[in-house]
Amino acid sequence: MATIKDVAKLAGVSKATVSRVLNGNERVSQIARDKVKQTMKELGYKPSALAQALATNRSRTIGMVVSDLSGPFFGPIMKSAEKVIRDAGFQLVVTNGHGQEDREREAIEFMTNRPVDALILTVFALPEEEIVELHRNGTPIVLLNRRIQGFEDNCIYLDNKQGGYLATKRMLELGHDRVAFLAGHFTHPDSLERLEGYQQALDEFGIPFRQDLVFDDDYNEDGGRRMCQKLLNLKRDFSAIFCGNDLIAIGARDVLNQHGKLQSTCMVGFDDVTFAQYLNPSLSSVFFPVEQMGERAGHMALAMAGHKTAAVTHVLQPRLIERESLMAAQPND
Amino acid sequence: MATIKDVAKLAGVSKATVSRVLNGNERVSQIARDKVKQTMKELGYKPSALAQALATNRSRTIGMVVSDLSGPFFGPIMKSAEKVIRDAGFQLVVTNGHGQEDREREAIEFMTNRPVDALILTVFALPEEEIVELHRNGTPIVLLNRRIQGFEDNCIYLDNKQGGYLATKRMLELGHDRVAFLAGHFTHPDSLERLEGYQQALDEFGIPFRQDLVFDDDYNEDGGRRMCQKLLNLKRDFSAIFCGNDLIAIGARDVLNQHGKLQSTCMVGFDDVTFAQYLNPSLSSVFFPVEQMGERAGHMALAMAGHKTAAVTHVLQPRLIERESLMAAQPND
DNA sequence: TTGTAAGCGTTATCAA
DNA sequence: TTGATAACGCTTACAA
Repeated sequence: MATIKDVAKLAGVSKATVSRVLNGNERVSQIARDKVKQTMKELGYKPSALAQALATNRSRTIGMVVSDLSGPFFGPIMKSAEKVIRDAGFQLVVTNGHGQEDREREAIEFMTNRPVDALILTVFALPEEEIVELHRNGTPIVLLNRRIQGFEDNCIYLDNKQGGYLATKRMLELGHDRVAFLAGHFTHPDSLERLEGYQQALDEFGIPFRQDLVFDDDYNEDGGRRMCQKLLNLKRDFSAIFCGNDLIAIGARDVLNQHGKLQSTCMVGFDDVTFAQYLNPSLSSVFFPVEQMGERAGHMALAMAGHKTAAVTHVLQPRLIERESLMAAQPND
Repeated sequence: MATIKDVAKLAGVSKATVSRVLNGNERVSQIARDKVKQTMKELGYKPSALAQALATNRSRTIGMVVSDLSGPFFGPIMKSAEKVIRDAGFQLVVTNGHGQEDREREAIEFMTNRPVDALILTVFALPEEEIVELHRNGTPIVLLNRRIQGFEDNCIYLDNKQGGYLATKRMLELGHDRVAFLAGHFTHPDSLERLEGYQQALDEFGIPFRQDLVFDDDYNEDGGRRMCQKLLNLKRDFSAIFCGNDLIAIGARDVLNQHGKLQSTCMVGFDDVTFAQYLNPSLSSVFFPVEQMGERAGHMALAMAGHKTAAVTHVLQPRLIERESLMAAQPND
């Protein structure tokens, strides 16, 4: 690999001059500039990002910690974030936090040792103080899907309450007055906010909230299966189900199907992951603007890393995607 | 951030000594070692991976280029690769090649400037020579889903022919003698290999190959829709369909469903992406061991980066996952 | 406009 | 067993 030294020598100038033409414009004579550019080409010279980082104390790298490197939710977020980050000439480095406190901490440490110019975090387990402190210690942070008091400027999250509201309201409009809610664990703030939306819709329609129609469990298929099973076992009367996310919906459908109730139950999921539309009947869902979130996160991180970018919104708005699962069933089946 | 200098000064030793205890064991007195470790803790000292990389010319970083940062196929590959890489104390850096030649080239350049100690590539568009040359020029390469003559030691790929064979054979066994094949583009070697397997199965059952039952198009839902539509328009007689991947299968199902033929058509997809099991009827598919591929790739890359690891296999074996889509239909419907 | 030289935080060579 | 000191490839005062 050719170094700056080689270029300088061959071009007959000093390293400083080469460095100058490298870093866009400074005061370099046209002759020198041309000569240097020319020799750079000849040698196939590429500056070492490493050496630059060490010298400038900026790595042009943005770190990202997600709870699951695979899966339909984080993929699109990563993808869109990577796009804006790479377009800015920065590099995105992603690592998996697995949603566990110690893994998350380790992942972050791993990144800060590199180091990164900014960090995009989706961590649920890590205590708030650590996050805020990290930021104060000089690693700029963008926090996704989590809101910390007094740290709102660094957070990007969905209006979960609105999501819960939209879903529930639509089902009520369709005449379903007994809407169950199979939520993710209520230890998770998102779940509670979605519950608030659910309640708000009920209030508006003058329908009393019934604790016995609400369950919480894991945010995945098994959680959905368990909750739906409970719902059926308890012989609760219901004609519609609002699910905390699409995976829960899938598990619940499984159980409903076994009981021959899949077609007759109105259902809305949450997130609108790609495969929701491919299910049969297709699953209605609260659309989570994941691409938008990734994009915003990228811009925000770049801004913090000193790269100028547009202003960002911190609260994203969901919207309801209506599909077969919403329309097929009749309230009084 | 505390540097090695700070530690040295406070501990009353030289930088060299600190560096020695840092890099595991060398000849350092117990007293010095303890003292240094102690002060490291006090100062919360973390070595700069950057400076280490510059000095050693090894970054402890593995790069990875995928064709799609989101999507059900690459997610699990990345996830499992990241696990083994991180467990070895290395960092995985992923970027998106978008399956386009120029983007792929750019992505690779981006990584080699960092630099990385090895590169895991899933690139379909980039010419073979460039890949091989890159390797020769000192960036060790692991190539996924692609086999280059004389470069096999660096490649990890699925036995696609076997996959095609298994799927087709099973359908033939079930009595379907008119099996259509909706493939990905035949410019893609994988598609051709799967076709070979398809033909082999036909041969074994003494069933003549019929060109008019074979189509190729994009490896996605739209491709599947188009091909299935053609198949129906041409009034070909068929009772089973083998699809080049699960996305094609989904598109085809869509069309079949519109024609009331979904339940009566035997179908097998390829890849066995997560949602295949959630479709209704659930989709049979040729299982692609993605986790295994990611793992192997990680190990291989680490080995090339000088980190000792176990030997790896280069050819992965598929297996058939039988679900409802295979059993529901009768050959003579 | 250009060059010299110090510095970024490490490792590594060579003496001591 | 230790410590100077020169690298690694680049940036950036400061001087010329």
